[in-house]
Amino acid sequence: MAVTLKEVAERAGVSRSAVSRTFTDGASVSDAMRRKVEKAARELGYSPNALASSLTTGRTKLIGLVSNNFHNPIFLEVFDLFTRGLQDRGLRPLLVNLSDETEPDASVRMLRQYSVDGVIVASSTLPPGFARAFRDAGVPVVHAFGRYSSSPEVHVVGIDNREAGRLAARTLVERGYTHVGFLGGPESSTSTQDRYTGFMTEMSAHPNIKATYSFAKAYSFDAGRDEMLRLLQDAPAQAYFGGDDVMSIGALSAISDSGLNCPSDVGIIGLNDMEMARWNNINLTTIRQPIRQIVTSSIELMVATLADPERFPEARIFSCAVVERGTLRPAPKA
Amino acid sequence: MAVTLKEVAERAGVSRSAVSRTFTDGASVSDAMRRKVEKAARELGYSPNALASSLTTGRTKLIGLVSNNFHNPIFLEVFDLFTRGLQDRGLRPLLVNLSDETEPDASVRMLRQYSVDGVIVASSTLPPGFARAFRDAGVPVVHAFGRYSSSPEVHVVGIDNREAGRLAARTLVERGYTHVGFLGGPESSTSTQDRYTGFMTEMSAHPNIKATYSFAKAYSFDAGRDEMLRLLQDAPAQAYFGGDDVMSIGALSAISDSGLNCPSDVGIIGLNDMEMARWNNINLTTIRQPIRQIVTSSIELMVATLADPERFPEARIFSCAVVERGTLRPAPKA
DNA sequence: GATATTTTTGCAACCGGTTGCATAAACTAA
DNA sequence: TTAGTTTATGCAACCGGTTGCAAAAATATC
Repeated sequence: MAVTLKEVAERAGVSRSAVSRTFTDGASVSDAMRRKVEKAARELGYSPNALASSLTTGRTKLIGLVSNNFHNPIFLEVFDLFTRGLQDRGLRPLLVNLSDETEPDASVRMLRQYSVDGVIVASSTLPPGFARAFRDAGVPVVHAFGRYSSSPEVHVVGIDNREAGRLAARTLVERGYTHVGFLGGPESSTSTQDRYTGFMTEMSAHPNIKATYSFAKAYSFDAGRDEMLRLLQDAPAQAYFGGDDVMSIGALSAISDSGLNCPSDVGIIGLNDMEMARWNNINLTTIRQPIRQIVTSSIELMVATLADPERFPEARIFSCAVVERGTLRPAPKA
Repeated sequence: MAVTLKEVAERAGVSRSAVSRTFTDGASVSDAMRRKVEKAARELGYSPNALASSLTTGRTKLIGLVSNNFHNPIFLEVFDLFTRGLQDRGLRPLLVNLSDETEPDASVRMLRQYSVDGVIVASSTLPPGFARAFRDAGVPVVHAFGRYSSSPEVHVVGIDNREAGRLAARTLVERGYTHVGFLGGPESSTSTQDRYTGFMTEMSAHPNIKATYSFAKAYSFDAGRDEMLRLLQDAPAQAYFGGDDVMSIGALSAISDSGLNCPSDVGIIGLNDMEMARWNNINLTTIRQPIRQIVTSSIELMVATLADPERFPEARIFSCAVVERGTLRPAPKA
């Protein structure tokens, strides 16, 4: 069906190597030769088979993009940035949707079968062991939105979730709340654990302020809403740090459905600053996670590691900032 | 680095063909042989190179998943369903993010270089010519969310946008509005054009009801909001059919920012029924597009076409239904 | 103009698999 | 047991490219 190198060679009356060389840059070809070949190629509509060449070069330019976050709107932006960024560098994202049941091994095997040059794991809920499995298979890995560590086993790019938890706590304290709550995502996810730790660490410096906590089942609207409904039944805190934006919006929904007002009755601060947070029917005060930088940096790190596979694992941590909107009472005048 | 078939053959003390055969089902291998080979393969941690085999079999199991809708939250669900569905059938999605600048040719060439078995174009805004380019290149194509046609040139799966426009118009008429508006998406997109046609066709049966129209710049929150702000400055309609949900939410935002109430001052009906539409801080009345069926059906059609490339182009059209929520006044009692 | 040097080109082997064909091994039937 | 079938295996060519090496052609040097 498709035109092959051999046909081009015949048409141009040259060797197959010559054709191959005109299409690999850095190879030595005379101008005359190049013109001849390009002409024949054009006439035949030839374009080289990337997979065949990968056999000898050992590079497919395929990058596995693995995630299990196909329900959090923030990840649409993440996928957008990743696919664009990879494409711009001539890399092709092979998307893997990791449903919760899927065992890591299967994905690792599959991605190896397709000889991906590298793997980007984009998830804040997958355990670190998952990314490690790729490294053990000899595939360069970058874990975006992964857990921060001072001696990372694989490249990690993201935020310091403990720091984010602290920032949330500090913000609530500044607003003068005397009973605050940590309304976390799923307890099993590392991001939740770290945010919890940071939040509580900061609160322990304020023993006069009551701090309670609980966990929702998932980073989702419904889970946030359900958990908040439960909390509202019995002496709720004055303000909560929601697991992420989408959970916080669920919590907001619970608050207004319970006939309460946010922020005057219960305040909320989210995390992510996803697109919808600024929609004025939502208008969520939140902690901004610098998605764009995280993605860009992940790609850079991947490219660098492809060039030098021995590169030592590195953690790149970005800082977060509060985005003031309407779901937290303003700080009292000093 | 990776273990090859040859090494397994040597270890098992058999020919390379024997190893190949144990890993291709339908091939003739004795039980004894199979056991020997599997043992060796296990010990070596061998898994066959899918790309190398594609060279002779002509199948990569790679499916190009092409879209330019990386900003509409509904597409996260679409990607989720597509990736899951493809994976379940042993196919691998190679994601292509078509920024508006990208010319189709480049994508076609790239996907051919990677010898994709087929291409799924998932977009309501790409022109039909785009999908056609793949067909012309001899690659099976399914255009999901594409334009309906009674004699399609490529497989199309989606809704009848004219019918959806009619349904919207009929719904607004039933609610007793006497001045209705079509607040469309970008005028250049076929889905907008078709919804417009349907809407106006239906309205022409009600000459006593005033029907006006305008178009937003994109299927986005900001575009919907901007256009609605403009409309509100000068004798707006009583209710609008928004281009899609995300635009409608933007319009909602404009309405409340202008000190008006929805639905009592201005009503809105959207299209898609995306996740956020049911969030109670939004609570958008909308027309449900059966995403799940469209995706499932697209995949089925792709699989069928892979099995029989000569299969005649087919259009699969699903119907829509109104989902009643809070942004339209109720129908008057009969 | 002859020789030394550099650049271009083709040959042939290889990347990691698959597969048609011929032969060997294992059954069946008589 | 023997001939006739069927099934299993290996050989070798092939898929569509790349690349080390040596020969050929083009350039540079004297």
